Amino acid sequence: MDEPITYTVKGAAIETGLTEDTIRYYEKIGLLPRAKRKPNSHRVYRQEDVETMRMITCFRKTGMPLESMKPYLQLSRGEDLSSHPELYSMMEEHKRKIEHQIASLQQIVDFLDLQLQSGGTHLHKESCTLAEPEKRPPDPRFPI
Amino acid sequence: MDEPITYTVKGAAIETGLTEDTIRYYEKIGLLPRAKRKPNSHRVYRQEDVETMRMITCFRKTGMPLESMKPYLQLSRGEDLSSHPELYSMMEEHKRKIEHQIASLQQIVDFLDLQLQSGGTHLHKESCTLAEPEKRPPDPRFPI
DNA sequence: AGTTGACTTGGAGTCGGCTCCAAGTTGTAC
DNA sequence: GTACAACTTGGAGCCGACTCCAAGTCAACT
Repeated sequence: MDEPITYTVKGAAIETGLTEDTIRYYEKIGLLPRAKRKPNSHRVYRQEDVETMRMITCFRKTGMPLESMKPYLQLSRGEDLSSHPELYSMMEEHKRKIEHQIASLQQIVDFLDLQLQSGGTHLHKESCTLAEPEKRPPDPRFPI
Repeated sequence: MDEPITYTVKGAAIETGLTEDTIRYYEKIGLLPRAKRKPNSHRVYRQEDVETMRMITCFRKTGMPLESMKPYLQLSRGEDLSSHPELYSMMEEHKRKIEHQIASLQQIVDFLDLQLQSGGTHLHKESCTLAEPEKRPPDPRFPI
């Protein structure tokens, strides 16, 4: 039978763009499950683990705190979504947040376009004014 | 003549969703220019300043470090873009980054959609695999 | 036997971005 | 005149997310 590919911590780092330290840190804080060890106690990662790491970097790009990722990552490790209605609505909620975030980013792109096109014929601050509908201080980006 | 509207630090905070402390902090680190003071040394903000704050919150949503915002904010305070070619290309570069970020976010939305639709009929990790073209550790999100 | 290199661990340090605090000033209300 | 509220300042503290380090283990090579 064909041996499934595995990775050392360094290999996983190269594969994912994380650093070795960061991978170990993620394990330390319980974001990644404790990796299997070889007899010499070195970590071994399988393709599946690398995918999880890629998911983390992907989520991280959305500015999501590591702590908030945990439920999603646990879910994708074999859990059944339909049996976790509160996770389901968390995901819906999160999706809405990201869509809102995309809108913000698009505004900035528009803003930059304005600045770039007009070759500098002065300021255009009026765009970039979506702001949040709720204007209460406790910034509600990821309250979970 | 009609007096232009001004804001206290509290007023500006309410208007922008930042906290008073954060506004003062932004001034302290030079992200906002030193605000004009009343004779009693209280800060006074004009509409223009509030717009700048809104721009900051907008940029902040993209995960941009405060330090990296400074050139853009200075620019929008009266500078002429065409006379700063290096700023111009910085903005172009930044625009490209944000567009890339939007693509990443869209992937996550797609990923979440997959999870949500299939009601939990197991994991779909294969999406969310755009990753960055360059796979060197020093995360190049905003090196400026 | 000794050196090298890839790993292990626990813990300390760093950095960005706030957040909180104490002490002081000023302006208005009673 | 004294209490109160709304500010001021400088500086300390906090949290998240790393990042770095020292000391140790283990296998392979010379």
